Amino acid sequence: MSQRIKVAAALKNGPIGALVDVRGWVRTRRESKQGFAFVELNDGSCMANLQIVVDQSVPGYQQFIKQLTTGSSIGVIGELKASPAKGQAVEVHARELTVFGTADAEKYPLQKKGHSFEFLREIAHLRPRTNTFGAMARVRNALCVAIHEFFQSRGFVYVHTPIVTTSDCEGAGQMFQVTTLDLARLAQKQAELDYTQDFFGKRASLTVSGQLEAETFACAVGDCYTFGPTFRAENSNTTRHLSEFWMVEPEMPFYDLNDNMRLAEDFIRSIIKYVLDHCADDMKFFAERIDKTVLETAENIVNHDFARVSYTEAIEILETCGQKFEFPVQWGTDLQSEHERYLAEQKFKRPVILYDYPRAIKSFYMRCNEDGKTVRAMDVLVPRAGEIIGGSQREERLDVLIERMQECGLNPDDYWWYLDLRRYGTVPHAGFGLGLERVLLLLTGMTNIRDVIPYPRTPKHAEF
RNA sequence: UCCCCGAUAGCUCAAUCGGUAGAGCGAGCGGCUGUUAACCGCUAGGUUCUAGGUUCGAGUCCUAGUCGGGGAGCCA
Repeated sequence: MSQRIKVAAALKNGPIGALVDVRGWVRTRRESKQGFAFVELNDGSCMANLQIVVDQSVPGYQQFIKQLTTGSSIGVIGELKASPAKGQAVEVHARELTVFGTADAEKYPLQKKGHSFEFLREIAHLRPRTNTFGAMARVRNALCVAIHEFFQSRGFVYVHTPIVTTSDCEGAGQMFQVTTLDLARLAQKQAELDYTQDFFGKRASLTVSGQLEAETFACAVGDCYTFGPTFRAENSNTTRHLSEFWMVEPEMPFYDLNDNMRLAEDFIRSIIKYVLDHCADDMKFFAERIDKTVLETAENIVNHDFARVSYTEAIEILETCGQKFEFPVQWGTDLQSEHERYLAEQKFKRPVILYDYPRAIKSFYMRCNEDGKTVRAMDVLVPRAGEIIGGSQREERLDVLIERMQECGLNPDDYWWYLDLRRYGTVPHAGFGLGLERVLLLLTGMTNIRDVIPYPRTPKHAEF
């Protein structure tokens, strides 16, 4: 009787001498005219391939051996043995081999060679079969597990905030509209859109943040977090932006900004450590093939405190550092990419938390400081990926919040339910948003955010 | 959306001053080998992104467009 096992299991502590059943896709075949062949089998369970030794005595050898091209799928039943040659500890000596599906070597796009990421993006349905994207899938998975473990172990409640929203006013950028109206027909008629006839009876969009809804749960069940897809219809064409990305948003009652910063720091450190501990082979691959510094960077984050400076202090540092910037440094304006990069990559060489930003450049819901000029906002900046966290202590005072809404040109009536949190049992609270893909940039050393998500959505791109 | 760069074989790229289109890898075939990004030989493979223009002659120069990459802004 054969035992079906994954390649990862076979390589790790496979039962030497046992008859195993392994299935997957052929990476390469090295054929000998002497009547045997070596086949590298990969099933995605780990980075490494399992070497299959196929002798011509295996039934059907002459028929199947030429079909074992890169990309073909096979099942092998054979004995797991210690390998006599260098390069692998174990190998499988085939007794039976089944070809599930062939892959025409002249047409199959993935070759036995390196491909550019630009090319692989055009065949995103096949790129998970490559080393880089297989590793990415496993690291991304581990990171998501780490996120849940972190919060669950601290008693946070996982809350599903809505994807579709009718609060047209979340304020965090352009939104994708959701409609069942027949736009093509309405365009011909050139009629005014009547949203009362639309599916939800009013204008609806995809969420740009689950924060406001998360706050309602934080003010009920306590510490909680949302983790899901987020949509921004900005016309951003950069290596750091996606139209559809995944965001983690914890929200905690009775937290002030310092508690928030401490949690953010523990959180990042913890999830990175988890990936280092659980994806050693994949991380080693990124270190060897993508960016030599990734392990160093990750360990540096795990082992050192983040720098913390107020916005005002950061401005002083930038003004006096002697570095020449393309854009001027000035109190009251947002920091430019080059400024943030200087702070994280040159000045501190580790993650930096900036806090207490000018109120004029931040959102209405951030708590106003007593100085009247700043709000209790924070951004976590890291080398390479830039801003991976944005958060704040929330304004819990009803009158101040209403005033701020008006200052920001928003109509408080639209936020009646959000304001109710301040009307009934208001509490100080805080939270932040973490961009999952930006953590992956930081972790893996990949430089384009389109290569850390399975199917990237960016302006003009929603293939597959 | 703005700025810069690019598009040549399946992939990655080369082609001098404007003068008959090349390599490596991949693929096929053969050789060799307990091989392992194997190695050696041979073969096939091209509307040089599209449409105009300049020229005796355009991969190369000009104009427009399409697509791609990088940077900026917006942010996570």
